[in-house]
Amino acid sequence: MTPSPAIDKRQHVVETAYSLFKRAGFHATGIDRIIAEADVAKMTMYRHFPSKDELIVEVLDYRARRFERQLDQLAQEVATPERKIGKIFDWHERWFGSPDFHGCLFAHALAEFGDPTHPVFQAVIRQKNGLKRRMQAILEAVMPPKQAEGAAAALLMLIEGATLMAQMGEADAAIDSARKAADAVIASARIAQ
Amino acid sequence: MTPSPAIDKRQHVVETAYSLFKRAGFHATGIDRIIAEADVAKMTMYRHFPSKDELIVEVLDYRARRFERQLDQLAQEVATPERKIGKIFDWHERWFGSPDFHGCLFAHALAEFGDPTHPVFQAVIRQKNGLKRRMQAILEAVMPPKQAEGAAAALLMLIEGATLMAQMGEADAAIDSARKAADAVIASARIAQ
DNA sequence: TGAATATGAGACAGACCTGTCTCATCACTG
DNA sequence: CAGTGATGAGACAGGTCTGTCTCATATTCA
Repeated sequence: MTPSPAIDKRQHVVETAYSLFKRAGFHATGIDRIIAEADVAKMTMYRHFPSKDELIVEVLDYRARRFERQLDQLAQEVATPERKIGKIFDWHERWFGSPDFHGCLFAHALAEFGDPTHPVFQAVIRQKNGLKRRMQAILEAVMPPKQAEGAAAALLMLIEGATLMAQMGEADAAIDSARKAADAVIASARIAQ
Repeated sequence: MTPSPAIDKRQHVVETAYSLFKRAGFHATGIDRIIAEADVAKMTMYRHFPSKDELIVEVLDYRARRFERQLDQLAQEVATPERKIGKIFDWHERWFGSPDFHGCLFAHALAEFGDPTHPVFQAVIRQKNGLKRRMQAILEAVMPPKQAEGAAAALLMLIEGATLMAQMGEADAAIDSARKAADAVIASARIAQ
């Protein structure tokens, strides 16, 4: 039915848009720039995505799927909840140190699309909930659901805050303090049951 | 020398721009929109601010000064470090619950101006450093500087993360978990000395 | 070969953007 | 009153934005 080149072009547009959105933001990145960088005709893009907003949602969902796949992979590699959470922090530490780290694309999307009813806003909610839910599931192995939920929320906040600090040029101090704080939070939640 | 009406107009533009930037973002808010809302001529604005970017910096610095004034006020009202930090969380709890809460303007600015050499980026750095420095100074009353710095970084991350969660509609859970995590972090840093 | 589909290239519309310029008007001060 | 500086109103330039449209050109499959 659908020829394979179509899928390739579509994905290529998504990935090109991702790297541009990441560097320059959403509003500041024009369609013309995206199609020029992707070396694709404007109509090719608009045939795959009805509007720029829907392209943005697709980019976010694509990155969220990729992130969750990596997260689930990491969780399988070690046994204890502490080490599973540690793996998540390891992942962020590598991310912060990568050459083209520009902060969290989802947080940036939230900054530019503040309307809660906007599809982009909701795509961000999905991603953050996905991360929180995964951490909560990990923690429920060693604490009651209520404590696990609170602790997962705290870990999520630490991660988001660390990502912000990392973007401000304090990557090393951020991940270090976040790790220590995460240990304290988990230990505290374990005792509180 | 300088007639008083000039200062009033200027400040009025800053405050109008603030409320628009907060709701719609920086790139999405045009000059025409700002001057229409402020009921001011375009030249009046451009006589006070050479460019939109400099207006943005002025808005951020204005809000940062206001925030730090409130912070210093709160710190004087109670005695112990724990209660001073608690006051900061109280402040954020009220903020999250205010009718036109739209997340952190500084974090949003970082999302839209990702270039570290950009004046807007640097204005954000100033504000976040100001908050962190204040919390660090508070904590140094009960722990060594090294521990205080790490704990202040963790508290800053919790606050930034909580602000993000609050914008996603989880204000109550966010402030609650952040408070518990902050207690755990401070207690842990106190023991570690 | 023929037909269907995907793509390329670019003109085009209509709106919006930042920033400049001119000229009239207002308010205050000496 | 005369003069000075701040402001209002809006035209204007030059650029960019999203999204639509047309027509020519592959590519693929029957």
